[in-house]
Amino acid sequence: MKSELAALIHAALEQLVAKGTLAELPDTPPQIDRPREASHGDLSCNIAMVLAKRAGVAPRALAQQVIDALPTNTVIRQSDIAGPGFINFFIEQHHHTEVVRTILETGRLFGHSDSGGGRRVQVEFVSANPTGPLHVGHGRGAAIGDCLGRLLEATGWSVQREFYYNDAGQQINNLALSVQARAQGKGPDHSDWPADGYQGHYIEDVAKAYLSSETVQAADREITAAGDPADLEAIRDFAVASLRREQDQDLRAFQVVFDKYFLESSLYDDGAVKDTVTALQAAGHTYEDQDALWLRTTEFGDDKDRVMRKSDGGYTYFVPDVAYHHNKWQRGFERVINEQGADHHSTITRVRAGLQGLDVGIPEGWPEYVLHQMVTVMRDGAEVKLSKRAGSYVTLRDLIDWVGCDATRYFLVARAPSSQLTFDVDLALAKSNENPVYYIQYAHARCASVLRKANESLGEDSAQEGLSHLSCLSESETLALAISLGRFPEVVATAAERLEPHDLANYLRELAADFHSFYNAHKVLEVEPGTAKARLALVAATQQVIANGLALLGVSAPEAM
RNA sequence: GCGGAAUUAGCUCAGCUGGAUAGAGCGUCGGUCUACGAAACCGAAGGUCGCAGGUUCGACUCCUGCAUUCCGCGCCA
Repeated sequence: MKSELAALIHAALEQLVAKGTLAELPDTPPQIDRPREASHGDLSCNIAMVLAKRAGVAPRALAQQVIDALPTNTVIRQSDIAGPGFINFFIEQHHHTEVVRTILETGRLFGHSDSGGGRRVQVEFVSANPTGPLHVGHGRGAAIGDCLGRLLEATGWSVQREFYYNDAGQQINNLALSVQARAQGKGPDHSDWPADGYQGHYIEDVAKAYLSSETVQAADREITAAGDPADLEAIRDFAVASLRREQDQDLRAFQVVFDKYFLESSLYDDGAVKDTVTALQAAGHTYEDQDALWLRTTEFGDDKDRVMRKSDGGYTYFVPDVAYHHNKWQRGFERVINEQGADHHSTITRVRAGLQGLDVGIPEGWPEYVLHQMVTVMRDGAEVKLSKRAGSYVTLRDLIDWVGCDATRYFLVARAPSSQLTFDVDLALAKSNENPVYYIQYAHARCASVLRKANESLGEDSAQEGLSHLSCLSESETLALAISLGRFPEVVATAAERLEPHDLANYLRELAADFHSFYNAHKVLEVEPGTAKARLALVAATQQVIANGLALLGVSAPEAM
């Protein structure tokens, strides 16, 4: 509807240019808004105010000229000039309700588009090191990253989901030493307990499983424990596999699936790290100082240069990071989106600087980043900080156990990533109107229930037959619902463009509210058959859009609750 | 100290590239089921958009300064 109006306005502007009223077309397309005030029409445009000064015409006068230049059409019922020069458009009723037909015809694909044109994008998210269970921050990353993947797929991108982790660094050593200590019967109070050792209960579980020679299978590896407490190498391999498996189980319970797991160690094995250093040296972006090799990241906007190779010969972490992203570039991703916690903010400049230094044609803003802020968990009015299993932090598994996958996903994705998030366990648990997840799902189940009833009384095809009676959809609540349904494609497109899934979460709550209002105001079944069928079509369309929207959030759409 | 993010109703948060009288949910108060699912609906009260300047037809939105909170600031990852 918006795009149709945009085309009409564009045509009007072209005519004004031809007449000489305007010197040229504006460089940006006219802005079309949905006014919140009903008396301001269905859509409004501010183009007359934007162009008034350049055209040397008063805004309201220019607005009149735009209106007069609009081509004949069947979309606009009425055009008003209001306030300082807004043009308010009232849309023909049949244009509002026609979307019901489109929805029933396109079904699961309604809301999808092809702006991505099959181009390749990678979304990297979670990327937790296998040193412990996933915490709520990882959960937020998982919810946002996975939802971004779904939104990009829905807008025509070819998406790969990737999980990157360090399987060989100092943290993994600490993990192995911690498990070994537990396998030898030592606890954190023992004099030989490793410094920086991991103290969570899960370490004991891993040690126990290792001693009993269990076999574990994770998404990207499988290993059988050697059982020998002295074999640190074997313990490390087993511990990594064990924690990878635990993370996989949590992710599966969270309905998140990755296409690829990428190991940091592989970048050392295949020489990519070394090659990256050589390339940066050859490009002249490095220098030696105090026995270390430095990268002039200040050439690329950093506030100070960064060490690449330490005086002990080892590389700092950002070197493999650069090598990793170079590898992504070589794999041909037009876009790469990294979803991370905001505490990793400082790496952005460094990684991009390293990539620019390679001078292989990587665009300056590549890769893109979506950073999410911290999550705090509230329960019974107090902040929850501890988990039974991990000890020092609340895990994703805790949340799923407490409130279920659907509520966890919805709550973690319903706020702008840049906002700190307070997760209210009691609210997520409420099976009532307090809880937006149930509110939306309830609307879906209600639709399903009415349609089931209609199948018995009016026949299986009644909703379909309603398409010939769409003119019966005329009450304000009914039209408001239809208009909301029509917004869905642009909500999906905008959320995908701006990489902000919370737009979609909020839209679905509003849509559910519109449906509940409609449902309470008007009978669907026990009315004149034509009207009943038209309303059934509207109900079927609503069910479809809620289902499509929830699918993009990874939340289930129950037929009954 | 430097960099990033944030500051909007009692609470949790939206507010689209600057648009019309700043919105929603919860909470509070008052209504609505012998009626297709009341897990719902309708109505009311509630805000100096952190503070002070600036830019312009117009600022919650952009710019400057200040305050407060969070996160970073290592030859850790």
